[in-house]
Amino acid sequence: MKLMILDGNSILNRAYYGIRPLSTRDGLFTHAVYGFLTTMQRLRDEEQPQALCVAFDLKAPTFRHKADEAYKAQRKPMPEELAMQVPVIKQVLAAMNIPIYQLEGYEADDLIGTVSRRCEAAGWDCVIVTGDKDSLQLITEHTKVKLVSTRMGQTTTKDMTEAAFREAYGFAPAQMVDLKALMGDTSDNIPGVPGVGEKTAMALVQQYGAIDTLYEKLPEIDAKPGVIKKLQEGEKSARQSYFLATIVTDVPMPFAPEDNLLKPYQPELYDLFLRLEFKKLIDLYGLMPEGKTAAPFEGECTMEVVETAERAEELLTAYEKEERVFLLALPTLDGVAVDGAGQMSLFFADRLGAAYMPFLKKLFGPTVCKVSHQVKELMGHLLAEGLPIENFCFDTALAAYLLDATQGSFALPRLTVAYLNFELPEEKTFTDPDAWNALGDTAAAMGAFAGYTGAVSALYDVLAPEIETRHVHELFYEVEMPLCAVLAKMERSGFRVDGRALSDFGAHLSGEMEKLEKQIYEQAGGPFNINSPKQLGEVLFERLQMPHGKKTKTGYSTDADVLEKLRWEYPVVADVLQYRQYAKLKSTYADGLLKVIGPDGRIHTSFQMTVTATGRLSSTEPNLQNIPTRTDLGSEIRRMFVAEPGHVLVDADYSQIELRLLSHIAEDEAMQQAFLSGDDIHTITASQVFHVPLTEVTHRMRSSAKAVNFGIVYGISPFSLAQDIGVTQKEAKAYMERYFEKYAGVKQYMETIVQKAREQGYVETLMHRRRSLPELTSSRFNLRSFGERVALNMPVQGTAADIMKLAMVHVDRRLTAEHLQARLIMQVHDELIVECLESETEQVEKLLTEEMSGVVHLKVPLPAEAHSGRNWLEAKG
DNA sequence: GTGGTCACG
DNA sequence: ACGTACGTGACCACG
Repeated sequence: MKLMILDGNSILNRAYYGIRPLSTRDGLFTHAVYGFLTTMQRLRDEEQPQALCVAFDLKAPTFRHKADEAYKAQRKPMPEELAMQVPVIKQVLAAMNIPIYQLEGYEADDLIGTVSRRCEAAGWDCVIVTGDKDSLQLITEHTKVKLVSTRMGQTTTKDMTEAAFREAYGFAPAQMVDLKALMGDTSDNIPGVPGVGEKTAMALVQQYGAIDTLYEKLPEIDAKPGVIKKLQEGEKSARQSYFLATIVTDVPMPFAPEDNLLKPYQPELYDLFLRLEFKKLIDLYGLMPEGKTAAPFEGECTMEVVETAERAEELLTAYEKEERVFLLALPTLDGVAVDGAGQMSLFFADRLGAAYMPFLKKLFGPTVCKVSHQVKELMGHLLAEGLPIENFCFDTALAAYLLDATQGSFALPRLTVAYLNFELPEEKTFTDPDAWNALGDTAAAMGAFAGYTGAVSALYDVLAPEIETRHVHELFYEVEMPLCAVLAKMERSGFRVDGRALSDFGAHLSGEMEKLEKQIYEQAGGPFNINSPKQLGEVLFERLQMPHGKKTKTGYSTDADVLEKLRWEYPVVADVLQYRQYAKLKSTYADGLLKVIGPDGRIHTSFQMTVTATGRLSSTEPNLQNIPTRTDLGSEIRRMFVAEPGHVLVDADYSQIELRLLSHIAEDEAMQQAFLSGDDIHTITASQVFHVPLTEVTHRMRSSAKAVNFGIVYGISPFSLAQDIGVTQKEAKAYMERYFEKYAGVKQYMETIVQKAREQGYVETLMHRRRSLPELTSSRFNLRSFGERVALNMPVQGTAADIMKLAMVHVDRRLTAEHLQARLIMQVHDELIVECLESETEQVEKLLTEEMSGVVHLKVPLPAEAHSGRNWLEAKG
């Protein structure tokens, strides 16, 4: 029989520092608990013990910080975010029926020592799990220690058996105590013998074993006279240390190994995990809600599969009278579930036959007000079938995103767990096409389909009031919801691409790459994979002995920053940089884009509305928001994005929208004045920072000022600014100080916004889009600093996103109102692209700049500039 | 699946 | 002593 005992504080502590912070929606940090549970699960799988328990230090007023291994002198107090997780893990263990041992006046080590000895006495094997090497003294024939260590986020364990210990230390486990008695341990306040360190102590214990023996033979032992003297003087301390280092193995406590046999979990565990949002663990442990396995609304309403055109008509009429209905459609659009008119109704193409499409046409027309989930995606499917996309009044995914953008996933099952405390079946139960044919479980598919639709309705009840109380009504109903249709149309339109030119460009790149490859191999003294950072690092920094700069977790850094510094001294590096540029252009753009040109000769990106933490859109499959522009060669790619014959592209972008917003939000009058003057902002900044007249600002000065302007928005440090513009850190610091003298409002803002964020726990945009910032309370410097920079940046970047989204809605409306054939086809954060007839060019340019700059009224102008051309490069102006 | 790199605003 | 700018997505190598 085998019992495993965990050092609770030690494992929790390691999980806390080893895993990136996670927190629930209501701000409870959970990563240590999560890490503890996954570690425990792994160890159980590995060891297969019949019994399991956990020991805790009872008061545990202090914790050893990771870094204390090097600086053992002080113990840091337990950070708040860890302290709050201690009661939680105990609650979880209780629900798992895993016994906890803790006793006033004893450390976990002592309890573990006692448990291991009692196990041995009962003829059991014992496995101790801890990160603390102190426990190694407990190793015997029947007790082994699994040492847990976390390196670079990866938790590894090392099995220390009696043999492994001897191998590593060269003496018996019990003599760990003798070792400690000599060398001491500052983290445990064990003095040891002053002047005797690890090396000396190891040698002495290896040779003489116990300190008793050592002191018996002291005068004639084989050691330097100095060491002997220190040992003589330190004998008292050594004896005392021996006592201190000895783990107690006879704590008076009730314990029998068989009390710790594994038992089934309590039903509460499910609720507990729900509250902690441990979805994965729920699946892993196969947990089910107590007494129920399905959504609570089931059974409250009747479900009907609509079979006739008449019945469909009847329901439609009823839907028109409803304030709103809740619906989901299968991705194929072959079926729709509607929660409305007091029941759940399912409509299928193969049941309704010819009546199905007319039904959809009415359902998705203006007379029925619809609530759904991921409305933009549904609209895409509807547009593909030529169906209307009108009167969608609420999207549950979008609403949840608006309330907390940092959630990660806004899939329905995730939201029901977070907001409603219930679990939905797997989505594929009804979205997998096989679910509906003879291969699938049709009844389960219907249940899941209805369940998901019911979830939309239940979520609406929770989310809609929140939208009001959080004051994001306008942002939601006037911006995000109308934007769904705009984006769905843009995705469907796509962007015409000259495939021929793209493929020629790719071929040209291939040729250049081959030449460079040859040259590089010659200079490197042999072929290797230039695309592998690992191999490249070895070649440059080992074989060719170049001085290496930064290091990454896995080896030498070979990024452009590092290589740029070497390029003049080592020609091969210049070739590598060139090769990298070509390789990027070829794989990501030339080849990558060719693969996704549709049969219509156009590329259809997807815009993601619920991804970024700031409110921006993102673009995927392919990403059209990162098409090259900064280099001449790269911007050739833009030449291949073209208008239809007879059409042109009109490209309009905001000028310095973020900096203008900063001046508005920070209420910095000097900066506002700069924008009101209409002169170039970077030149003005340079003139003010460098104390020279506008006319004497050099190119260099302007470009440094520009870097500061940008950096400020990101919460820059002098270090990074120095890196960026190539001056010393001291100079960079001086620039920033002068900048803050001139723009005192900005400085003030940077301080107050962080302060406010700390108090509120979040920051927000002008339209009240919010980002919560649990990072600000972290005890970790890095994480906290990150939070502070985000607090500065998000209101600026996020407000720019709000403004652009509103502008898009207005532009789209006006294009329709003015009966233009023009259509929006692309957005790149501060830039919009419209494709229109040549004859419409002027009207569209005017419309775009008017709508974009007129969408809000700030204390500074918000100009937009438009240009047109046959391709994207030309249209950029 | 993760990390390194690099494309954009 | 620490680590060093915000927000994204795609591709490649490698375990």
